[in-house]
Amino acid sequence: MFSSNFTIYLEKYSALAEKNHKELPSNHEFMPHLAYDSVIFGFNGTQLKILVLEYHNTGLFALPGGFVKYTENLEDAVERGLKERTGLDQIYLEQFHTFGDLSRSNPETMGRILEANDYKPDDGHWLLHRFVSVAYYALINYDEVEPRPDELSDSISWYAIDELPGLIMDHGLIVEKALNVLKDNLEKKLVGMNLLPSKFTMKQLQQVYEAVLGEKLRRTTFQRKMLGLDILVRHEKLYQGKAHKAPYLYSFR
Amino acid sequence: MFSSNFTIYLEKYSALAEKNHKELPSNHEFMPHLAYDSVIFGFNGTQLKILVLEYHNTGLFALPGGFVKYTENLEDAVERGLKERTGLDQIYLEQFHTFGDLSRSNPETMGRILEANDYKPDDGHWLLHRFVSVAYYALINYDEVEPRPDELSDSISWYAIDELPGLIMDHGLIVEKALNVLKDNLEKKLVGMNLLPSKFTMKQLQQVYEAVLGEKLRRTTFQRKMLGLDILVRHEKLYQGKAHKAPYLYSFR
DNA sequence: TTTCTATTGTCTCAATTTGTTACAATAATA
DNA sequence: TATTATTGTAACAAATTGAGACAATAGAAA
Repeated sequence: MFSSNFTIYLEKYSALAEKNHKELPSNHEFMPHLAYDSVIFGFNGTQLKILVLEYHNTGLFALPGGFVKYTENLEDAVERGLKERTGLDQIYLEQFHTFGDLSRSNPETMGRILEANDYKPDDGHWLLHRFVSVAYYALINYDEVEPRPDELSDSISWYAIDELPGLIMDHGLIVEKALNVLKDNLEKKLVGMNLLPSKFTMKQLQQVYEAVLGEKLRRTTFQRKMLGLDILVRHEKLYQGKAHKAPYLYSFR
Repeated sequence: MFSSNFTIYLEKYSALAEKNHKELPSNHEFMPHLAYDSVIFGFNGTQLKILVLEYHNTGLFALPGGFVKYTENLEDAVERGLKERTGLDQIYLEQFHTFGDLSRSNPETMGRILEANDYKPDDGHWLLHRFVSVAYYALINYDEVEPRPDELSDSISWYAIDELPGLIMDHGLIVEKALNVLKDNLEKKLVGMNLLPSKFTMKQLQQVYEAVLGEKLRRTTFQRKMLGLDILVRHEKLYQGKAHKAPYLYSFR
């Protein structure tokens, strides 16, 4: 939690506030104790990556997240946050777990992030309270996104899932669980469809599967299985300028 | 949501309160806007059932649920509620979804339940606010449980999943989702183990599978597959006094 | 132009898993 | 002792998956 919407919200407020002790959002708009975090997956052609943000002046890394308005559905809040972060609408989104341990909330970390950005929260401020966080994963087309660094408090960029920096609080655990659920859903949901451009080669599709599962697959078996599922449409060949047979392009039908 | 802990909590309070307008719990102990609901599965030998409670004087049926204390983990709150309802400790419990739509909260229904029990909540009382609910399913041994009817506001009893009464708010949807997730988890988790007594026949195990999946399975294939999984230990035969070969008893190892 | 190389699409046969039928063993009953 | 319903397992067929082989081919090298 604690980013995306939140930072944008802070930005709005800080414009109205004085320089050296900016004003924090009150809890009139957002539900207290409730947050969401999103694990945003993308595939760069080789590696499975997720979007991670870094809070300014802290060296702290976190998942993009935010809060839920009193007047919006939980899922709409998450979509709003994703739109703000990625510019994309109609993102494939799946809720996978809600994290509600007492130990996951850490006022010290929150305070450090706020103070590094010149906010001076009261001791009892709602942002320093306990939060239960509903976690979602999103699948997006890596090439269509220009992640938006936030001039106020953080930058955001892609990290390969096996080269993640240490994340604050329980965010490492959240990523781990997201990846496990993604693996489980690989066969039954449209994971490949949402991580690839609309037309792709069989090899690219296989690479997505291999990146998610973390293991190599047999080429001929994979191809036979995919074609047998009757979910692919074959298009023209893709001439890549390589000295070998050109692969067909496919799309999901 | 809205039962179990809740009713027990009300009971505690009402003992201190006057007869004709009882006192409602304040929000000092529980986190606002956050609830849990539990779908408690049991197997009676033939049918898959769940525990449903009925609010007194309303004809309203609901899932057992409750609220989360500021000082306890989310999961501990659910376990506490289950213990109070079933008397059982160490229950197999799995979180499966969090329901956060605005439309799921219904102050009229809540008000009706409270007033039918002689509580007079203020219009802005926290119990009438919006709630986001984290849903869990539990698997228990049908025979070990004596569901505890609550003398204050509700009774609780088993209903076959295909003979459920209409449930309040989105509780029907919650049950539907629980059942879908249970089906998905049937192979990979210890569903059979937790719905059966420690020793059981192959036929009983098959009946659990059939009840969860909602379809008949082939006896010989089922038996071969289960034995092949290498998760069962064979024990003595069970003589049921029937005029045919006695089946072996098995347990999970 | 011809040869060479890496990759792709498909085929074949073996190995494994699953579907289906058959049948012997057996616990109580008639 | 024969009968009946159910259980455990074997046997074979059908379907799926594993593994290797091979021809087609797009460009590079000779």
